This record gives sequence, structure tokens and C-alpha cells, in this order.
Amino acid sequence: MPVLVRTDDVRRQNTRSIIQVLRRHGCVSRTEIVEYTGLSPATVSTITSGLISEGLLLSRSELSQSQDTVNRRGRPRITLSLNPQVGCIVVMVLSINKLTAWLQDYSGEILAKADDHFESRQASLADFEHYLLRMVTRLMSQLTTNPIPLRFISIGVQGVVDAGGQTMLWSPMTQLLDLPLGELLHRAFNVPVWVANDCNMAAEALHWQDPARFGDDFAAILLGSGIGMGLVLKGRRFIGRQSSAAEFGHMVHASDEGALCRCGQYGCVEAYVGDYAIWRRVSGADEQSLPVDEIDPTAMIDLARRAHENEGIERAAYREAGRALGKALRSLFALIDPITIAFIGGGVRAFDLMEPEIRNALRHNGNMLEASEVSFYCYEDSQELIHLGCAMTTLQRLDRTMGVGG
Amino acid sequence: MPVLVRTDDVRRQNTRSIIQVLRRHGCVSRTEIVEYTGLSPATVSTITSGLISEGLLLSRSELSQSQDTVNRRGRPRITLSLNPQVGCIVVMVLSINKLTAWLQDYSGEILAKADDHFESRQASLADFEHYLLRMVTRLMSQLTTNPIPLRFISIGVQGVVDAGGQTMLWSPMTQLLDLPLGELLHRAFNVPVWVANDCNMAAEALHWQDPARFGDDFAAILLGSGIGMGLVLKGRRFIGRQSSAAEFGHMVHASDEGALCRCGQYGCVEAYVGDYAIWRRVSGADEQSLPVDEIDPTAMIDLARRAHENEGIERAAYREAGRALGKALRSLFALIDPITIAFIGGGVRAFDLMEPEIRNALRHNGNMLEASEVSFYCYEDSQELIHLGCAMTTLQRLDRTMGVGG
DNA sequence: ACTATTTTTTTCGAGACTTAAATAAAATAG
DNA sequence: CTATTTTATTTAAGTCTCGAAAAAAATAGT
Repeated sequence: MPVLVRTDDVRRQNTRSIIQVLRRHGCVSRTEIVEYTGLSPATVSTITSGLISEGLLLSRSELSQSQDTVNRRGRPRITLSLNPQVGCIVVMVLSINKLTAWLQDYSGEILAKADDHFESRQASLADFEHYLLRMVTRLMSQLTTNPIPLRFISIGVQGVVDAGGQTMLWSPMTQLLDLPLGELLHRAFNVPVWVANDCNMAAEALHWQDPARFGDDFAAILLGSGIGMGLVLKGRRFIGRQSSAAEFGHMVHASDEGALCRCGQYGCVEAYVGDYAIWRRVSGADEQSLPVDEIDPTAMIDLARRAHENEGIERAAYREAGRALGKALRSLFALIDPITIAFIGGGVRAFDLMEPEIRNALRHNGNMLEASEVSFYCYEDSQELIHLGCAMTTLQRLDRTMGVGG
Repeated sequence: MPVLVRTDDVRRQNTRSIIQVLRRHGCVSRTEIVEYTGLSPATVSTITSGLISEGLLLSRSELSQSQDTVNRRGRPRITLSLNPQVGCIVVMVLSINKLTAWLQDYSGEILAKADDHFESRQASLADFEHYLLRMVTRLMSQLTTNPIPLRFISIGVQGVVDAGGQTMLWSPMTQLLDLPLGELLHRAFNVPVWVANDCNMAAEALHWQDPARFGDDFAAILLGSGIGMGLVLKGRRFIGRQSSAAEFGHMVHASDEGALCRCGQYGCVEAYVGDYAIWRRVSGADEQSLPVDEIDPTAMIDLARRAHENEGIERAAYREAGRALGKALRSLFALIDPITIAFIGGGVRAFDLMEPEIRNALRHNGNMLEASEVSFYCYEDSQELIHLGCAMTTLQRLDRTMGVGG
């Protein structure tokens, strides 16, 4: 399978690196681009002047000589930046009963935010359509003074998505299967649409925010009502052949017929670690009883507090969850070598109670590589990360659809 | 991380596709190369004539117009082929007590084979060095009539290898750790050396032999004394960050303290599926007892025969092994989507007994994708596959070291 | 105020690469 | 022995990157 055949593929690739530098650093001069990319000044000059004449880049020689560059000798640097007017994107995050959205311009600036509550479990496909379209329309209506064309819509969803990023195959937020969210929005607004798994987007955000910690190999594990994972291996977001994959929560914990998982199977990790699993255990219900549909967030906070206060069923439940996590991580690390893990979401409130059990399970691992010293980081707010990650990847995809990226 | 691309990367890449076509099809004309690669005739002509003048390719216009092309109208095709004289490679496969080796020329032709038995468990590092060097020397000595320079040495080993392909980190064949096999052979023969995991090489061979079945996503699972896996995802051999990884055999099967694995942990899949585990179970020993070092191959054949003949402890052992495999596959498929699996090695003799249990465990899987219909294929002879895979990848690496490949 | 220096950006020429089109080569068919 | 057919090579044109030289635009110093 030949990867690189044409000479203009080279240009596309280099153009993409340059845009990526601009997106990360905001305002950058050509010399700085030379430093970051390793391209020659000549090439950078050619490519950037092309982008400027296409309208993708703005060149601001006059204004905003930022403080550190001022008063230096020599010809002053001309800072370049992405042209916000190129277009805007709508980034939505869809989870149980909740839809939040950002409107951002091409430079990444957030122009507006909005959110919406609706009963996702009762919603029909038409309802989903209604809420999604209304949200896009509402955000776009805020641009009357300065109209920027809508260029891309993306949705980060809690659930399993097809590998092509068009359909939500399964989600805890609804009983419906195979929701064609991509097609639906595409028909309405006639722009490319991309549906992504929320955990993958959280991982993307971590990589963006803190590439030193979350570089080429790491995982973001979402501890919420469900258990999800976004996996980055060798710098690439891991996606299955058919689905968004990396369903860490549905690796097997219990030997035979274990606790009942929301997915209908028995023994999944999620059936021990998810909010509903902790709740079920604490409430004294049988582990094979049906999980409750919804738990009041404050009740989970309260539960975690009680677990911290004294020994008891709550703390035992988190210990058990820790064992399940540890065992699944041991299996995961056998497959892919130990990597840094970020735990994200409400579940991290009791992470200190789970961590000893996790580390205990990892004392040795099958790969003969020491896994007990793996770094764990916790982030309680998942929503913000998902939004950010979704936005960044969407802008990259936008570049590609405009024939710029590789 | 900007991937810097130069214009000559294009040439390298295209050169590589051409060589790959030649390696797969043996004798190919330029027009056929055009068809296979999609490159223009002009490009193919330029690149091939370059390779011919470098001596890498042979152009045989006169001899061997093969039967089907003969008697066609028009200018006859000039078949090109790789020049065997370019160099030769030594491909060794190292497993418990056994070392086998092939000597092959640049076109892939096997010039000689040899094998050697030695007590790997008793062997010191110096012993390993001795056997490996002697094997290379012995094979090379057969080239006296027609000397071809040695260009590359590779070893497929049963065990965990570092990601760089130089060191054998751990292996069941020895108590020693971190054997620098690569460095050792490199010092002796001053050619590049590459150490690879045997399962990865078996997977490579399957992909080579039968790309229709084993295309971009599949796994080769070795059922032998140990349990290993070679994983191919999106057409790329999966390698960990530090090690050859994909230690499927050390995913966790048993809940708490389960059977003792050869790696020192408890509950690994291998501790239920490996030859020694079956043997231990059948012999009535405690599952936490130390596994026996070595089992007579004919004894395992006999054991499998007894399992087939009638119900009994032997059949129960294989059923248990099937459950362990099934559970681990369920976890694996949760992570990476269901994929085709090739089972390789002596363990497949009783695969029919294990399969129902495996399929049973896969009735549903965490990824909401139907996994029970996944295709399984069995190959009893692992040695041949490992050799073949190792040879093919080695020739590709050789191209790269000669500045040809990408 | 004017020149020298410094730093950044652009321009120019060279070297590589691919491709389409034209040309040359080497067979068979009649 | 010529016409036809198929294959390979050459030529010309269009990209791409890069190094070096040139141009641009500021500050430093006298």
C-alpha cells in the first residue's frame, strides 16, 4: 500500500504542519515556523504567502508587536495568524439528558456557548434531530452582526460510534441503535459532520493541553455512569476497524457469571466500576439486578463523601471497583505495554480509595515490564475536556476538507 | 509533531512499492508494475533503470519468456527480477532447546537450511552467543562456490523483545533476562541485526501468504508451551512502546489468585491454556504448583488424542482452556473490535474441543458488535510460518538499510 | 541625521520528482 | 516485407524543496 506517491502530497503535508503550528501558538512569525517545523525559510515563505492569498492566513505586520519581540534589532517579525473569518464550526457534546455546544471560528476562538436539557431516554430519533438542529440554528443566529459561514459540525457522544464517524451505534443515553446523527445534520446544513466518541475526544484534549505528560502513548479513562476509554498509541488516536472501539469498560472482570452490566452482559468492568454499579452495591441490591437508569449527581457526591468518612459498604464498593480497574489494566498493559493513564469524570472523587487496589493488581504484569509505577492523573471535569478535544480535531478535519491537510 | 517531508521521500516510497511488487511476484515486467502500483510508465521506467544500473535488479529480455506471455503480439515484455547476488540474509528462529536457520538470497530464494539442538535452559549468555555465531558461520560456509555478501541477520525468538528489535527481554527458554542478541551478532558479523517476536513473524507470514483472509486486521495466536499473539491492526504490525507487546497469554483470566503462570503471576490466560497448564491439570497437580519445565511433544499429542477419544480429565482441561481463551478474546474484542484469528501451533490439535467454549464466551461482546461469528483458522506448523514471516520482513528491512525503502 | 549592523523575509536558481505525450523498439499478422 | 500492436524510453512541462543571495526594515552608534 503506497502511502506517499505524489509530489504535491509533500506540499499538503508541509502545509498541514504549518497550520498546526499556527493553531497551537496563535500568532507566529515565519522564522518561528521555520524553527518549529524544520522547513527551510524559502518553503515557509512560499507556503504561507500562498495561504495568505487564499485568505486562510492573516499577516499583521503593523499591529500587536507583542512585548517580548519589541525593541529587538533587525527587521521586525511579521506575525501570522489563522483568519477567523474563514469559517466557523459547531461542536456539540451529547450525553445523558444533556446537550452542550460551542460555536468557534477558524482560529479556535469560542464565539458562543449554549446548552440544553432533554429526556434522552424518552427521545425518539425525531427528537434527537429536533434538539440537534435547533442547537445549531440557535448558535448560528448569534452571528448576525458578523456572519461567518458554517463549515463543519461535530458531535462528541457518550457511546459507541462507527469507525467512519457518522453513526452512533449504541449509547447509554437511549435505547435506540444506529442513530444516523451525521447524515441527519448533513442533510440539514449541508456541511461535513463528524460524530466521535467522547473518551477519544477527552484524550485528544489532554494531548493538546499537556503533550509532555500525554504524548504519544497514553489512555484517558472516563469514570462516570459508564466506563469509557480514549486510547492514543504511537501518537495516533486508536480507532477500531468498525467502531470507535477501546471499550475498556467491557473488558471482562468476573470469572463466570458476574455482575450485570448495562450492556446486557455479565462480568464487565463497568458492572463494578460505573456509578450505577457502585450505587447498586451500596444499596444492597443483588449484583445481577438491573442497574438503575439514572442517579442524582449529588447523591454520588454524597456517596463518595461517606466512603471517605469511615469504613463501610461505600468504601468496600470503591475497593471492589479498584480491583476491577486494576485487573483490567493488567490485561490492557499485557497487550500494549504500561502507559500513563488519565482518569476523568466524577468517579475520580474516590480515586484515592481505588488507587491502592489498582496498584496492587499491577505489581507485576504480563509484559515483564514494571507497571506498578505507571503515572495516574485525575481530572474531575470531563465536559470541558471533551469539548476542547472535539474542537481541536474538528478544526484539523476542517483543514482536510478544504484540501489543506493531509 | 510535524512530520517533515522532502521531495525525495516520494522517490524512496515509490521505489519501495516497486521492489515489493517484485518480491511478491518474482518476475514482473514494467507494464505489470505500472498496473500493480498505479505509477506512470515513465516513473516506473526511470526507477527501474536506476535500480538496474545500481545492480539491484536484473533485466532478462532474452531468456525465459514465460509461457503465457509468449506468442502475443507487440513488443515483448522485459521481465525484471531482483538480483539474488545483491546479498544474502540469515534468518534464525530461536525457541526452547532449538535453533533453526535459513540462508536466503536477495530474491528470497532459500539457499540452505540448518538446525541445532541445545539446552537453552542451561545455556549462559556465552552459550547463546556460541550457538548463534556458529550457525551463521556454518550457513555462510556453504556459499564458497558462489560467494554472496551477508547483508542482514534476523532472529525470531519465543519471548518478549524490546521495541527496537535488539534485545530479548524475557523468554521461557532461559532464566536470563535482557539478552543483547542483536548487539552480539552485530559485533561478530558487522551487519544489521534484528530480533523479533515469533508471533509477530507468524502474523506477517499469514499476511504474506493469504492477504485475502489476513488483511489489515487480524491476530495470530500461538498455542504452544506458552501463549503468544501477533497482532496486525490497520495493516500494521502492532508493537508496544517498549516491547514487542501484545502478550495475549498474560491477560488475566482468573478472578483473584488463580493458576500459577510461568511468568510468576497468578491467573494469566497462559496458566490455563499453555501446554504446561493442560499438562498440570491432567496430571492432577494443584493449579498453583510450579509448571514443569518441559513436556515431551509426543506426550502432548497423546494427551490430545485421549481428549478426543472420551470424556475425562483431558477433555475437561481443554474445555477450561477454551473458556480462558474465550474470555480473553472477549476482552480483546472489546478493545479492538472483533477480528479474524489464526490459531497456530500444537495446541490447535484440540481446537475443536475448545472452540465451543470460546464461541460461547463471545456470544455478546462489549463493543456491541457481534463477535460470535468471527472467523478462526488453524495452522499446526508454527515453525515454517515464523521463518517465512521473519524472512519477508527482514528483506524489507534490508531494503531500508540499503537506502531504498521508506 | 546618517551609516553600519542585525534580523527577517523574499527571490532566484538548482536539483529531484512525477506525469502526459511523443517517440522508439520489437515482436506478430497478413 | 509492410502494417499493426504492444511495450519501453525519452522529452517537455509542472511541482516541490532547499541553499544562497538579495531585499527589506528595524535598531545602534557616531
